[in-house]
Amino acid sequence: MKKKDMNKQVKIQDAVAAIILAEGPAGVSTTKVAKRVGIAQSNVYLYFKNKQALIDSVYARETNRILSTTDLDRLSDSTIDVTTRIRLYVQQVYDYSLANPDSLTIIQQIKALNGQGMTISAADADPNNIVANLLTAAIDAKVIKQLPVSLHMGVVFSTIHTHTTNISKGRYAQDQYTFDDIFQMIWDAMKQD
Amino acid sequence: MKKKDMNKQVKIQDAVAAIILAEGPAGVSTTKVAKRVGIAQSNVYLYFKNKQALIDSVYARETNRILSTTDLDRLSDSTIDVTTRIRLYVQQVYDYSLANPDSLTIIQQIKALNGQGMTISAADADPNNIVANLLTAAIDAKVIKQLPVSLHMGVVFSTIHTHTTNISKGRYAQDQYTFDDIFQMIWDAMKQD
Amino acid sequence: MKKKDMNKQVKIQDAVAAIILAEGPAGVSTTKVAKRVGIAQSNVYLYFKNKQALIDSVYARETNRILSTTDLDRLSDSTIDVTTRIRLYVQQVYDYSLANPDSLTIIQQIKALNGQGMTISAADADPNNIVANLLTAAIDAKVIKQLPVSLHMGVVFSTIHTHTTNISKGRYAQDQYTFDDIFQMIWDAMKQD
Amino acid sequence: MKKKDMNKQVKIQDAVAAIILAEGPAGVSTTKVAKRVGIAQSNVYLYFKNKQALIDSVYARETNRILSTTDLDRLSDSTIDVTTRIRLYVQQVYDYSLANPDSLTIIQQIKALNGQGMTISAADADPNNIVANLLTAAIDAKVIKQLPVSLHMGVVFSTIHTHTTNISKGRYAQDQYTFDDIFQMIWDAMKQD
DNA sequence: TATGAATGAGTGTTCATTCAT
DNA sequence: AATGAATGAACACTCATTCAT
Repeated sequence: MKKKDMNKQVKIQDAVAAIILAEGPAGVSTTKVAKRVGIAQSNVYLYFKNKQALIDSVYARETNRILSTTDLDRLSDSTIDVTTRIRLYVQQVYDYSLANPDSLTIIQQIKALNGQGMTISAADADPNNIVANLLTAAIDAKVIKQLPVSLHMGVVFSTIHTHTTNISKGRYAQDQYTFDDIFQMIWDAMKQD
Repeated sequence: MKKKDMNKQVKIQDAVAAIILAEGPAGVSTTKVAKRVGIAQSNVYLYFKNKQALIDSVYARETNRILSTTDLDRLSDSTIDVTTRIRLYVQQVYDYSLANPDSLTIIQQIKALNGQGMTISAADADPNNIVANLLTAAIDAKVIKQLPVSLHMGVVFSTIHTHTTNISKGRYAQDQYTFDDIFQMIWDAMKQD
Repeated sequence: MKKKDMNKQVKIQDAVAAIILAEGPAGVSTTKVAKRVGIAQSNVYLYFKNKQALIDSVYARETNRILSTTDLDRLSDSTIDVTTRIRLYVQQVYDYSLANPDSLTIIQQIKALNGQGMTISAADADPNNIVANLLTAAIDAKVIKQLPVSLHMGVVFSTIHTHTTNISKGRYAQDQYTFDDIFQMIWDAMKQD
Repeated sequence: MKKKDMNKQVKIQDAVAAIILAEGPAGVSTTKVAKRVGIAQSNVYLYFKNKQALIDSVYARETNRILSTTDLDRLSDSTIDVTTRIRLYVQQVYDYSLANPDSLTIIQQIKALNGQGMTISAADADPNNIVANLLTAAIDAKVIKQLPVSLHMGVVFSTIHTHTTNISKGRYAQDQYTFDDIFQMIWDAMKQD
């Protein structure tokens, strides 16, 4: 009960996220969600067309959260050096992931749930995606390797997710590795030469 | 259809794998599995104690497949240079993953399904694990970065998985990138200096 | 068909009771219960948490029925002679059992179903139990035999149950034996000297 | 493994009895029985036509056990006083029940399982029944009350069963009450005047 | 906006029984 | 005499979804 003004829609999404983290994505049911929120089961359908729409909305919410904590303007500011912008991007994902260690997990879980079918705003498929554009530009400028954008993004996502999951599961302390340690690995993977 | 001598047990596991790939892990039900194999639903329980045991067995089968195509002797042969052995390991995972593009996906899906709890033969937790030992040795020898083994393994797994998934989904042709291209990225991420 | 105002909960309990009488307690299944009531099987779970809760509720209902037709105040009224009160108690059980010949059967069946474990409000285990108190007092006053309360209650229960079952199965007519005939047997068994 | 020569048929019946005592009559399944005996499930059908036949045979076995430890000759020996013979009968049931505290429980459980339908060799329905004859004679001779035989038998059965169950459940020690104590209650219930 | 009642399809699992070997 | 494989029916229970109020 952090926020008082939280509306039901958000509470429902929170419940879904909590269940995904606690029981995996297969554990999500309207029954459990409603129970957690403290509303009638049928009430879920007032806010979401059906279960899929609910889960999609949680997915969208989490991905948008990352974007909203991201300084998109600077990422697309071509007056800034590409390398700097990439580092900035990684830093932002890193900071976000440390602050919200479950967020990436939720995203990944929902992706897994939907099997092959899901491509909701998949990074390099979305032409509007600023990050994809940034990386494509970096590839063209031969700053990073001549490899698919998805590989570059995968390294960023995977490394940070593994790292923050390790921390949140207590496998090691947060201060045992600095951002620079982690970034070094990511950047070495990406950079050309 | 080379499945002639296949016994039911294997057919059932195949059906599970196929469903996981088609619908995600949450789509697996004994009903669907049985229908796919062409047996009565209750028959599944002749071969597997319960659904979890079935899924676990599929998970184990896929992980063992990798191991069985892996030359463990050479990976643990200390007369061979550590760097060479790591390259050998990556090459083996790469070859396997290209030949069995779904295998890593299945493994990842089952992991996701089981939520937080799963650590079945988790790489750096298993003291007997040869790869973990190899990487640990490489870390000690300062050949690869002073980072958790899980980060190193994550880069290998994630990069190869993303790459072979891209290929099997037709996002680009297999010959568009060589093993060396992919290995370069992985090795740059891992190696010290 | 006097069941007009009956709500579903009660209808379901009635169905369970009817099945127990017709097929024994092992014959109770949610499917059969629902079919008898004319609702969907899943509907049973709207009214009862699970099957055990349903059966327990039927048990509780039958035992409460006896209590509610019993004049507890007089049974515990110490201004009344103990012997009189015991006779009153037996009379009440007798009247109830004649009016509801299946009730004791249901109670006994459910007890049997649950195996050894059941002691729900078991007579001489429940300190609040008024009848147990009455009998204990009678034992202390040497009015009835120096034997366990459960033996005294067993004679009452068993004799009346056998008798009313005989009647309801048409083995003999109700007026063939008076209450006094039956009570004589019970009281002879119980009384001291 | 008391007896070495025990044949399977008997072992299977033993398993059924054990399950009834442990889980109640509803817990009996061919699967569990076979597992307990250490044979294949289908093997049960080599010895018993079906499950009902198996359970009936256990019922018959237990009732026959009582009879076989009973000195039927003396019970029907008309040179012996009726009162003496009844006491003898009660004593025999008592001894048997103390030695085999589960036997009466099993009989009662199986009766309950089958619901209304069961009348397998019900005491006073069986014209050959020696005990019924004895009691009928006693009624005619006005030695015991002018009440249905089933009431007389019920008092015997119920009182002894309650008593021995109390003992085997540790509610009190066996030597706390003598046979005479118990018999007194039973005989007072039965005897005329 | 909110609810509770309702339902049919689905879940995993166990069962009694049969049959070829 | 014994088995393992097979099956269809049943089981308790959960689900997503709808609808009248």
